[in-house]
Amino acid sequence: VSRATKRGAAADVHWLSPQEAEAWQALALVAFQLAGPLDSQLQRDSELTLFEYLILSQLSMAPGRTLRMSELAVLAFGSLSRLSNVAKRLEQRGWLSREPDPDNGRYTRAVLTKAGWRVVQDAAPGHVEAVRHLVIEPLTEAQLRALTEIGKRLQKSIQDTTTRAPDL
Amino acid sequence: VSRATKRGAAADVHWLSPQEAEAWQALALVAFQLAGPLDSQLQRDSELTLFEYLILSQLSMAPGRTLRMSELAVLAFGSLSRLSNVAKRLEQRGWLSREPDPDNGRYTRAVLTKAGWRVVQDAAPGHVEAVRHLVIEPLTEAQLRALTEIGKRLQKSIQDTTTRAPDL
DNA sequence: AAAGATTGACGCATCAATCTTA
DNA sequence: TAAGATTGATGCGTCAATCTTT
Repeated sequence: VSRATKRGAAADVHWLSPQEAEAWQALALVAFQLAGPLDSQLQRDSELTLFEYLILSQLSMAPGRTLRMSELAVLAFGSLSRLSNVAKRLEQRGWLSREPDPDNGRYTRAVLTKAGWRVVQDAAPGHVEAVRHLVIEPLTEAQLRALTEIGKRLQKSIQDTTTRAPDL
Repeated sequence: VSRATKRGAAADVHWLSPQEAEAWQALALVAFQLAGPLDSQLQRDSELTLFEYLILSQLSMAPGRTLRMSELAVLAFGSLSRLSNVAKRLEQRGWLSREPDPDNGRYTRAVLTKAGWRVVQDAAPGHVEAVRHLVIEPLTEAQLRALTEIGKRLQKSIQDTTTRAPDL
């Protein structure tokens, strides 16, 4: 992609076709509106943000209920610094603890506490039900399969854009 | 959905099947990670947040470059109060102006200024290119068509959940 | 009474800078 | 020198309360 087109006049731009625009609009709706309802449900029923829930949930499924901070950040779809800030609060609430990895001191291991385990167990049913109602039930099996493949494709492009110094 | 299952024991819960979980994971990745790169691109190249861009962009396409605040909020995928807060800042930057609707005083009309128009024109090429690279190019035409239909289905469930007092 | 809109306080995300270990 | 992690300031989103117009 040349710099000329990047900041160029409108004539140079490869605008979206009607079909492309329609698909993007459909995806944007989902991408920008899906988190809201899930967040609300968790806030209301479990006093958790969606991000906090994802952190606790991932830990609860990990071997030894333990994960490195950097691994956990990826699994919870957040940055390491965001996780670090939230982990401090969760630690204060007594739901996780952090310790330096004994094998390699620059890693930090996040461990779900017993109290944290109970919190996830209690929150999970309502969250799963919300997910089922919001995204599983409205779609056919074929659409779910298509969605899985689409997600995998997009995962690559998003990963590439965020990892390598994003040039666009 | 009975209250019993909502806060019930784990045994009552309709957990996601492996296929459902895979589809949800794929969608979650997109839903939670797509905004970031688009926001970064706009911040870096145009000093705009994604939400600000969507506001200006929708206005630029509207007849008379004018929309009611409540209509604009829906088109930009945000709440009315969020829009109201951001509109104040955009007004201070001289990119939009607000006026009471002469026909019906409880509506407020947001109007894109000449300066605002120039800002969108300048930001649009880079944003479209980012969208194309992130979501259009990685997908086949069939996937784009499937995505459009999936988005429409989910739009309904999301709408229903956020409109009517969300019970889950 | 209800719809449209606004406000401001509070809480969280982001970003750059920093620190530590390897 | 680089990877992993943390920190704190700044800015924005959320939410409840409020105001106006119909």
